[in-house]
Amino acid sequence: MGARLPGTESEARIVAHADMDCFYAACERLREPALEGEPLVVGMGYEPGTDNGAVATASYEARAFGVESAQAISAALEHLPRKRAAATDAHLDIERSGFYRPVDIPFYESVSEEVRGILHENAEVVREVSIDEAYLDVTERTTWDDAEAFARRIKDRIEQEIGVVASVGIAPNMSTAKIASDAEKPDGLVVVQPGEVRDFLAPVPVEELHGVGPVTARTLRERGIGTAGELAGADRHALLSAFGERGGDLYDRARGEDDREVTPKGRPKSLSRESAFVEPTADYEAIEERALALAAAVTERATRKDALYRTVGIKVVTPPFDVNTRARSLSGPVDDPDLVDRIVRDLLSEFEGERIRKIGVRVSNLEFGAAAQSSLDGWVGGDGVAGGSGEDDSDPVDSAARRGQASLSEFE
DNA sequence: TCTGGGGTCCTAGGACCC
DNA sequence: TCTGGGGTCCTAGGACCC
Repeated sequence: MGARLPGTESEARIVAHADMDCFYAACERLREPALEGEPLVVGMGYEPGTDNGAVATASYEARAFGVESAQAISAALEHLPRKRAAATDAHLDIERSGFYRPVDIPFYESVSEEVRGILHENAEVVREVSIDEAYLDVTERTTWDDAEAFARRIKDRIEQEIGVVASVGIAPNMSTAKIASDAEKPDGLVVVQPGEVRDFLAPVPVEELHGVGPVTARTLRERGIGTAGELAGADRHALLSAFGERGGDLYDRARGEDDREVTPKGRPKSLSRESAFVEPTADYEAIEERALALAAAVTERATRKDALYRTVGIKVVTPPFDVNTRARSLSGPVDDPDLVDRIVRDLLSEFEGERIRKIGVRVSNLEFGAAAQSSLDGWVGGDGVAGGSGEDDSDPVDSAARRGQASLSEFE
């Protein structure tokens, strides 16, 4: 449902998807040019010299040795020892070694911002999906005849002015543009003209479709559906009953039908922090301490972003990899770190005595612009709990009266 | 894929209301 | 007292994305 008929406005739109190649690694090479051409692994939770953490990005040179995204650093090191180790250990081949660096998000963010500047100069609307990826509506900026040269100019500017490489795909809609940008990575540039969409998508393996993960891919393959072309020829109703609404979307996208508009990203819906223990532990004091540190980080971020939250939750991962979530909603949005502490402690107590491998804290049901609202009538005082949702909060006095009670009764 | 961190969306069941 | 149906909110879990 919702897909526009071919031949109508949807074909008039020109959508670009830009995706930086090995972005974290590219950023590291920017400030450390000696890493150019070398196998390079950027690790998350990695500290130099240790084997903690996981691979965030591996350069293509590193991938050639079997290093993969999300792999444990310890596993990556088996495929690709550190250059330093290889230089001093006669058993290791210096040619089969590489460099490891810890992630530095603030630096990558600064590079990303420069890239975004160029993207915004070239589109009416830009939707940033992540630090290294964005959709652009460029309908007003180019034509199908000029699309390739247009994309080339953007790529060239990013490379020359910033020094990182982007792959770009252009197509009549977002889902096809995304696959196009991926099709010839790295340094890819693929334009899919409106009349070519079905033929372009047909051979694409289902695993490469946005929204198809391991579970869906397996189910599809069990049904004899291995490519977008086969998905496009399947029975829509069968897909709907097997996968729910998602099934319908997948079917439409596989047929090149996607009428989503490119819109800016908007506010976050939740804020969270999580952290894994080096080893699963049942040391409750350590677990609680970690949880409270995460809570502090989350509330600090919420305050910085001017966000109030109405729901506080924890995530507890127990071996082998069981994810448990618990959450509690308040009657109104707050910015109250002490309250978050108490809720986190309370929710966590259920897991006392269990071995835990990972812990997370999350706030959701966010509302923004609190500062502006709060300054209206001395709203900032007390616990900061506003009136209940759906209630009339046009009367600050009444809301203030309610909110003092809200945060107390919430807990006792 | 022996598994890091920050997100989004969907679904199902229960509580509660009218 | 039993029966009906619709709507909304909340929690928990699952799948997926980068």
